[in-house]
Amino acid sequence: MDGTAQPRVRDAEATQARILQAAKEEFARLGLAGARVDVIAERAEANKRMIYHYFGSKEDLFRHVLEAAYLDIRAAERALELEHLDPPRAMEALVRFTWDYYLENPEFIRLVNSENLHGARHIAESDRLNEPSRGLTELIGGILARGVASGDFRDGIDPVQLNITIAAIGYYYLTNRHTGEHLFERPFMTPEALAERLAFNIETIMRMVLRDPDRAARA
Amino acid sequence: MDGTAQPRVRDAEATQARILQAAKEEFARLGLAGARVDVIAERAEANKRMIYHYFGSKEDLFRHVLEAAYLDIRAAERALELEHLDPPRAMEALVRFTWDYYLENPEFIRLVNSENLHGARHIAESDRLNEPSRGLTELIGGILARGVASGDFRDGIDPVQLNITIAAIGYYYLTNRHTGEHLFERPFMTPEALAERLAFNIETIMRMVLRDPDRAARA
DNA sequence: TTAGTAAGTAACCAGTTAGTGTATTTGGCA
DNA sequence: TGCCAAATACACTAACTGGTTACTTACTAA
Repeated sequence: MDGTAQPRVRDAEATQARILQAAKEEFARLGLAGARVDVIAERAEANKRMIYHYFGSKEDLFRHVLEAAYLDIRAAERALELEHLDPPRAMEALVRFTWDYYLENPEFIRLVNSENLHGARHIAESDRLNEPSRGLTELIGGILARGVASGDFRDGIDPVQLNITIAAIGYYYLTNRHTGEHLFERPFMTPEALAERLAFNIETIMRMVLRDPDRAARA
Repeated sequence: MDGTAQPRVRDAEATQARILQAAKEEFARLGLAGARVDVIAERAEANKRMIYHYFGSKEDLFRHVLEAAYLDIRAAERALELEHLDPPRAMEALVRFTWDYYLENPEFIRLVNSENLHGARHIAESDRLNEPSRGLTELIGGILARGVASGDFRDGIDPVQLNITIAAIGYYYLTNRHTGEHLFERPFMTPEALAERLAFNIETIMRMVLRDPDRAARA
């Protein structure tokens, strides 16, 4: 392409990885219907034919991107080691992790939005995502149980509902920040705004689970 | 509209309304890029030409649909009369209203998702949505202030953050229910599941705002 | 060296899509 | 009644879009 004779390298894996990366960006940016296969090929510096060679169709490529995204967040969840923390600190760390993951992987929430727009039919068809991600729910359930045993937490909290809420209060803020900034006339993504939101989210969750929030707040 | 020989009526307003309704459904169903102008025209029982006559372009139609959706929820918010309720009951009623509105207007959250995918550029360009919707924030701020005065609520809670959280815990559950049902292997939309979620959401918010949640819970 | 195979490419195609030009119909009104 | 503008029907197009065909190029095993 350019003057300095870059010998075309034949590297199937690298090409697939470039295609996946470009596809992730494009699908996250414009959604499944809005993304263009030609643009993905161009940005991957690959020929469009390669996309069909490796991934079959646009929808299959989308499914592949989703699978990678879910496998990635699951790996990050597994890498969490909260067992050595006392229950309140573990819970706070979990809220912080969820928030940080969304912040550092902005494509993730946009892909999940797209998938839900389409009724989650791609992950439903996925073989690689067959076993459900009980990981995070079990993690939360474990922290809750430890917290009840230690006397820190209230009893009877549904780990799944709590899981959903922890995701919701971070996710919603970030996906809907554009309309939010317009409606509320305030910045959402400045460091101060982000810190404020994280603090609010931690407080929301801790007040939900702690037996005596006002005493524990000073610990 | 009824079966008996409908003579074609010359009713610009009705035609526009049918187009808007069909457009709302299609945009909500498939997003801005996924929706098809021909399908909208067909479902509106109007000629495609009329869409361009009345609304100019697909994007302008989308903007119009969004404007209508926002004006609608604002009207519903204004219709709320929570001043006569004591602060805890007013707050609970607000959480319930938000939840019910999302449930009864499923297009709303899908349209808002689409708009955020596009960086909120349509409502930013809108003249009809120029004045910000300070309504709900002021409403929440008012309830909070009354609650602080009555001794029911803690002081220092940011009405905007609380507003966002109230929306988030309902909105996220409903938009992400498809992936959620897959991931958590449980129904999200049965009457029982919905009632359980609403109860959880009310408890989350009440524990956040109440000075003494465990005492108040029995009131 | 060479035959076989996998990687990569360019041009193309058939169907779709947003958007238009224009003739025709309709209802209100003088 | 007859005029006219609003409303409507419909054929059309230019650009696009997912997917394919036919081909070249690089690597490797024998």
